Amino acid sequence: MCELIAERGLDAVTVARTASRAGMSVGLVQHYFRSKDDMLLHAFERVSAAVATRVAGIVSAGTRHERSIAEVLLAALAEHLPLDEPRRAEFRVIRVFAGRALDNPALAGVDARTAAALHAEIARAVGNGVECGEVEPDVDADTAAARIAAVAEGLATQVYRGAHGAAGRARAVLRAELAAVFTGECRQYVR
Amino acid sequence: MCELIAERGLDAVTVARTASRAGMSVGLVQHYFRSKDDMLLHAFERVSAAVATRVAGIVSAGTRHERSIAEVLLAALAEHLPLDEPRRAEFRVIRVFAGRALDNPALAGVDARTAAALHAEIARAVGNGVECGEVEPDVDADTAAARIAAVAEGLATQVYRGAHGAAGRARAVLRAELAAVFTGECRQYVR
DNA sequence: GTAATAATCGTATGGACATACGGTTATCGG
DNA sequence: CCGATAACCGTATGTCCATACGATTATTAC
Repeated sequence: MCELIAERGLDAVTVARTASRAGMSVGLVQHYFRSKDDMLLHAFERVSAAVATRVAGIVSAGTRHERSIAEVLLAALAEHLPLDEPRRAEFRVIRVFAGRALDNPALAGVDARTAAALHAEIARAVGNGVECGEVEPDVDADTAAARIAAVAEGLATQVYRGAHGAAGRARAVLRAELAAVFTGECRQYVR
Repeated sequence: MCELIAERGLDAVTVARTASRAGMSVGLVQHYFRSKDDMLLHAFERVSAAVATRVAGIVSAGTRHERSIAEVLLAALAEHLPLDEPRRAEFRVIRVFAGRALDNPALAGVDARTAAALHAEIARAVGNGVECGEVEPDVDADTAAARIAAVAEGLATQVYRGAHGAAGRARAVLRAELAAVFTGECRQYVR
């Protein structure tokens, strides 16, 4: 069904089409989901969780290889950028839902929780950076995290829109933004 | 009709409801718009133009009062933040359309043009900053503009979502971001 | 003043869709 | 083996909506 959303948008998502695309009957879809809204909500949760899982994987891999926090964070945030087709499709799905979330409390909840989780993860990274010397001690983790999250989100939009040169410079902008916070060398690993 | 979108979302927008809300008949709406899509497109153009106009006003007022470029830019970007109810409503409308733009080329065009115009305006401001000494000469205007636009957009999302503390710190984050680019004092006005 | 054009209305039609429902087949615990 | 529960199907129903259409009233142009 995410396929369907990515290809033709939420309006094209009818229970019947979704069923047919999944090779099942309308009745079976109804067996699993109380209502269409329910189905949509599950889809949003699924796709949000999918990217969160991938990001978590990147973080743990980076940590294992003893990369600096800034490097790991860069990789994690770049994962959100719609730089190739699968990620563009995923981005489209998430944004379509985000648009719908504006007048659907259930979807808005998922959106808010996902964003809060990302914010928390970034803030934690900044906090750890302070511990290990990559970040100046007077930096406020929440403020820095808000700023970094904002840039990442805004860049993703620009890249998706195909703004002139956006895809080419997105990674550099992200790196510059992180460099403004992670100004020191890592002395010890506190993760 | 933007009222209607802001209150109940795009799904609630039917030609009949829109007509009734505007105190006219279905037939009259049809007289002015070839189709519902046409009506929606006009609405998106109207609301996009409205915020662009307000921003232009802020810029020209700031210029008249001989404020620094960074100050004017801060005011212009803060205008996009959904910090009060009218702006929240407007934000909702624009984002709802942006969501729809993902599978509607006509809406996507409006979105892209609006974003490009904002980017160009910021880039011009940075360029002027170089001329007048507020910005280091080696700063690339397009990259700086992308970064600033990304932060502004991301912050707006955070504020709207009601992320913890987002509304309170948004302006400060914006100011910090601008301070990273506009590092010098203005020596002459080249606008 | 009259012809043409714009503004305005109300209704009808046909299509699409979510959901309800009654039924059938498979799975499995006891 | 058998009762229950889950998996699964197809159709029917009622609603909602965009658009078409024909009619009526204002406005303007000549």
